[in-house]
Amino acid sequence: MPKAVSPLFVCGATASGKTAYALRMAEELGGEIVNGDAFQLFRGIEILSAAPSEEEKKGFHHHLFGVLEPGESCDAGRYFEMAMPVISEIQSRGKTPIVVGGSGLYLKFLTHGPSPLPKGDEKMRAEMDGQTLEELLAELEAIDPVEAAQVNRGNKRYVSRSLEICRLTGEKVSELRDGWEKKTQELEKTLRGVWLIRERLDLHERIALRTKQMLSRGAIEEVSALAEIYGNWEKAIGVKEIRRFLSGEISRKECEELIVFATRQYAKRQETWFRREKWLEQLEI
RNA sequence: GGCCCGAUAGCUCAGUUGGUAGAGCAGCGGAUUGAAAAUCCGCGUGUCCCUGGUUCGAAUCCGGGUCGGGCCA
Repeated sequence: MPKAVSPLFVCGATASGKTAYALRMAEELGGEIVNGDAFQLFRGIEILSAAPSEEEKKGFHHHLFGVLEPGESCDAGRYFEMAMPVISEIQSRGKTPIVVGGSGLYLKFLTHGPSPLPKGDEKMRAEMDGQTLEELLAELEAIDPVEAAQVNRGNKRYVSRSLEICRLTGEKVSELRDGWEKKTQELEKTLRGVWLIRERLDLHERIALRTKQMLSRGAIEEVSALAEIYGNWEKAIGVKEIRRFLSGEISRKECEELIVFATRQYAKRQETWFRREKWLEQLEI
């Protein structure tokens, strides 16, 4: 049995050129591409999510692109469940899995594994959405004061998540988390990946160009085609803005501008994330 | 040509009776293991158009310019 080739992770901000770089590496290493992007998983928003085109996919196997219905929900855990078998299957054929994407949390599940914490509970989340941040904090405070002190108290999502775990397990999150996450030092030595870094101004130009192309090449049509479908996909950058354009609230120019702003801000958050992943080899591009 | 209005942060603008200025957006930095292209936290970046004057002190009041917009010719 051939020794499994460890996957190569190709990370970077949106519009930094990951797709092109990954294709080159696929050529060089004899690899196959695995999607590492939370939104390119969905079918129907290929243009909006800047998924590789049919042309680009030609020549190399591409996995996990457009595999979810737009109405489906997904999370990092489900992505992990989907991606691991794909990766080992590629390895079993002696090829190199090249995981390409910008979704930090999703990639982190692949590189570091999921925590033993329970997954999200839709019903409970709906219930907590109806509660105020103060109520949630008070409850968390009562159950797990340690967690209440260290959680990001202004972020209702995070407070809810902490409380959700307490409610689901009947235990304290802070204790459940303790012990996990410490073993990363050794683990990270075995990881292989690059972070494509592009100068900010250059990146901004690429974002502006890509946004313009997206809008003229069908992103608007994608959004209007999915008008009746609710779900995870709606949080993609551009959906909100395109809907405002379609309703006549803003002009096309404003729509484009707002998408550019949102995309730049996203790119900045991605850079903040990858900066912390010290195991990534930084590659100025 | 005459009259009127405006000029303050990258943009749109606020600024009380004179005490060297602040909002939104943009931008920058950060957090982030099960919603993550999500969500949240922090940071004001300034020839207050120029110039002379009044005043202890001018973004603010007065004179003269410059530029932009409007009205009348």
